[in-house]
Amino acid sequence: MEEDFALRRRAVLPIGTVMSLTTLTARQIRYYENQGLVHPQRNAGNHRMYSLIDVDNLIQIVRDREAGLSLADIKRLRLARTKHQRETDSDARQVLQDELMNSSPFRQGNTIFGQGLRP
DNA sequence: CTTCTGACA
DNA sequence: TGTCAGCA
Repeated sequence: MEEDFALRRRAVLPIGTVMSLTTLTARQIRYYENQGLVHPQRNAGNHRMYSLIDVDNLIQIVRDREAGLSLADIKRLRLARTKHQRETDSDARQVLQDELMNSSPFRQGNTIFGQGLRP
């Protein structure tokens, strides 16, 4: 149910499809890649292949731009978001670590995280 | 036919 | 950003 992440990672969409899915032009999509905002893979023919996650990121960029943010601002958000995720992951590992160290076999469970695309 | 890179009236 | 060239 959540392992679709593996599927969402698969780069199977050519730029043409991404164009219609994001309303962006090929020019803009390639430009954003140069700016490090998306990382499409390349197929045997050197053609860019995008994943659903790439499309989500691009759509988010479109929204941020419509919100008046510059690409520089969006880059900063991308970095801040990544840093926050790392901190969150670290905390998660720490918590798991602690619970494993002094494990009390029968205790209240922990909560799972749901979906979430932060601003 | 679609996409790629590089360049610029 | 658009657009055109010349390839793949």
